[in-house]
Amino acid sequence: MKPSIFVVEDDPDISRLVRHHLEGAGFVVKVFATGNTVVMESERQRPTLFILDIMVPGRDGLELCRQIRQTPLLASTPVIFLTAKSGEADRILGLELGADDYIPKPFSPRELVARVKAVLRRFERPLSQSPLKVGEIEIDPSAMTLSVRGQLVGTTATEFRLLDYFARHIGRVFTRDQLLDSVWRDTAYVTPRSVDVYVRRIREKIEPDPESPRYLKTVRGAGYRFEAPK
Amino acid sequence: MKPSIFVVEDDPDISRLVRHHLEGAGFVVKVFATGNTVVMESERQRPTLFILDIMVPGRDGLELCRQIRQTPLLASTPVIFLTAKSGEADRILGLELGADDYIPKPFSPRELVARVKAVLRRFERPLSQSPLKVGEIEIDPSAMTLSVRGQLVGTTATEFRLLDYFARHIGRVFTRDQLLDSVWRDTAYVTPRSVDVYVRRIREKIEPDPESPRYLKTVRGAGYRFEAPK
DNA sequence: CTCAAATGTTTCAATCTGGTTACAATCGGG
DNA sequence: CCCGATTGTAACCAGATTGAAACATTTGAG
Repeated sequence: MKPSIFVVEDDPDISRLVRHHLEGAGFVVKVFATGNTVVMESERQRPTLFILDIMVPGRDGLELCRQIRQTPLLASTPVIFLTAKSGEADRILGLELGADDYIPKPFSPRELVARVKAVLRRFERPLSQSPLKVGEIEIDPSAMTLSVRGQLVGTTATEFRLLDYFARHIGRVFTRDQLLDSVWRDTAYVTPRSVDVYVRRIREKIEPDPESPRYLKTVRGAGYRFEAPK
Repeated sequence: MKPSIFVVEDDPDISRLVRHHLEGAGFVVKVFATGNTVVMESERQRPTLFILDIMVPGRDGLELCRQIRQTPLLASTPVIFLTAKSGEADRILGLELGADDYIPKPFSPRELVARVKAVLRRFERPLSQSPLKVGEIEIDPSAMTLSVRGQLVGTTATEFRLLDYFARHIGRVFTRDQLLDSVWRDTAYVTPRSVDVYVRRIREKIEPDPESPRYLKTVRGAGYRFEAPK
């Protein structure tokens, strides 16, 4: 799932610029020219991050930020300010607002993207880190390694994420769509049947006999389930 | 063990801001509104770093710094000042006080975190850091020398830091962004792909055959991992 | 037993990612 | 101030990965 960014900015030149570069970096961008409907929309759509111009008509950016912070659903969403004069920075900082960064105008596209990414990285729930052992399978996320019966086995990034997800939810059945939601980065145009292909690839790597799987079982009509063999 | 930071700052708006962002960056933060109990507490808890507002009631920040410097247990703990006027900077840094950096208000969260990290990096016992041997590679940080198969090999500063970082975290996968965060000096906006270039330069120096690396492995879709060859 | 639905398997084009090189900008010593 | 070293970027290329499609096989309801 691509991160989505809500941008509140009245100057169309700037918002166009911001949108263009953030989209180029793989984000989904939604621009609001005024602050009026932002909070309402946000509660429904839950953006990953806000970028607010300090001065926007309809509602002051600072006020908007405060409102975001006071809305339970949005309180923990990171906020980045766009500021024109550095003098304004005082106000931001003086006013406790809990913005996570600010970007002074004018800014370079690269700086914009880098800062957004940096803030998101801070907020990203870190991936599972502890190594995991199931049967004869060992998964070490921090090294991104997989051992099967003592042998190191290479995996692609997607294979690894999917296997790790399964192994951390032993015994639970997941539909293909659930797996796409939780494991795939950008689910937009992925067919559920692609999961089948990855299940096959994983089975080839972990199952002694891929034809009769002992770990990654098919649950006909539902999806797949990962089991610890007896 | 997370580094712990003692912040002496009477303005609650600012101290909240500082705490929030430093905690977000993975530090343990303790805030003091006055300088009165700081030294005593510090002798027991041994913070990794101090951040002092120049003007704090109860005890002047400068005075506090001087006291820290004269306390044997704390003398080598880095100190960063928060200053309002940039004019004060010279005095703090240059003269008697032995502060290690200052952050002029207003500051951006990013700058705050970047400076703290930079100072900590400088203080990471650069001298006592032990030489390191991995396979046929020997790294001596105190001399900044690299030997490969008994031969001294020249490196640039950045190459050396990156290699050293890898060699001290054997087996772990690092994304390009993580490497930029931990190894690069100024938190400027460097393209993640620059890491690739340095990896190549390091490989040329340490790998018998840079085409099929035995130490510095690529982890497709994730980043790089340094291994001790078997 | 039959058949439709579900899943397995293989293939392959498009896309993505990393490798590599060349080079411009910057730094630092003399 | 100049020059070589270092740093970081851009551009291009090769190869790996991804995911859809096509076809095969299995399952189980009736």
